[in-house]
Amino acid sequence: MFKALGDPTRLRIFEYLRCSCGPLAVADAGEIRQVSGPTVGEVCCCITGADKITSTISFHLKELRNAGLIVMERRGKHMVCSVNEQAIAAIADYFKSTQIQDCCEDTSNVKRNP
Amino acid sequence: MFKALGDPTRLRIFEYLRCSCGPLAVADAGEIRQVSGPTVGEVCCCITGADKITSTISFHLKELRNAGLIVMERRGKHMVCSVNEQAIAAIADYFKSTQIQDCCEDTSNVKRNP
DNA sequence: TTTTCATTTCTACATTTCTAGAAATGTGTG
DNA sequence: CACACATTTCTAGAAATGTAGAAATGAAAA
Repeated sequence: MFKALGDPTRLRIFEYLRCSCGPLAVADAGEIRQVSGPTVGEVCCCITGADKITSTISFHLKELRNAGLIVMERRGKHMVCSVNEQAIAAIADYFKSTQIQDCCEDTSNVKRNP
Repeated sequence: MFKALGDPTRLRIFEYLRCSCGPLAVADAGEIRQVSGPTVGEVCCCITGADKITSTISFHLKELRNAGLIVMERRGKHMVCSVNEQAIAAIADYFKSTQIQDCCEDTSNVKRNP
């Protein structure tokens, strides 16, 4: 996820999607997701200014999707994009606690200074 | 910051520093920071297993420092490392709010579908 | 069914990033 | 001062990543 957000273009896409939120739907399984939102073309327009979709934006959207940060859904000819709120909550959680427990395999072999 | 955490080696260093917290001190300005913590050598030992400092770890520590995620302080011959709690708080904040406001320069030129 | 529109995949190239060894810097000790 | 120790900087090569255009796919409209 951090790697995905590490690219400036992807961060812009992510922030654009975060602030252009559409209506929500609750699935049977209970998870919430957006029903409508910007299409790939609209994302591309907002980010690059061009009115044709570039392969670069498509590539970055795929990376964000692979990282689990966004979800996409076909809607006729278009693909509708939205952020994955669960992923955002997970990252927020990761940074919330002041101290992480048990994140090092074994520190017994680490030599400590006096 | 995301780019810095996007590298697996750097993420490991970051997590190691996060879980190996030392005593804290409060500066005049009010900010809190660690007084002691692992040295570069100890970080290197924990991450690579080797007991000699590698230039690679030094490189990654510099990246984390440039990103503002960690701070380092000279302590005699050693450099003592610790996480920058302020930076962590800032990231936590970034993900906390469900929706970001005003993160797009101008969306008036974005063509919306019917 | 042919065409058109929206988007993705493929390919090649340019750029960035990571890694490792050698040399340089800084700091305490004999 | 010379030496040992801790760490950083420099350098070059290897690996990964980002970009752009062309071709391919998928879905609706004519």
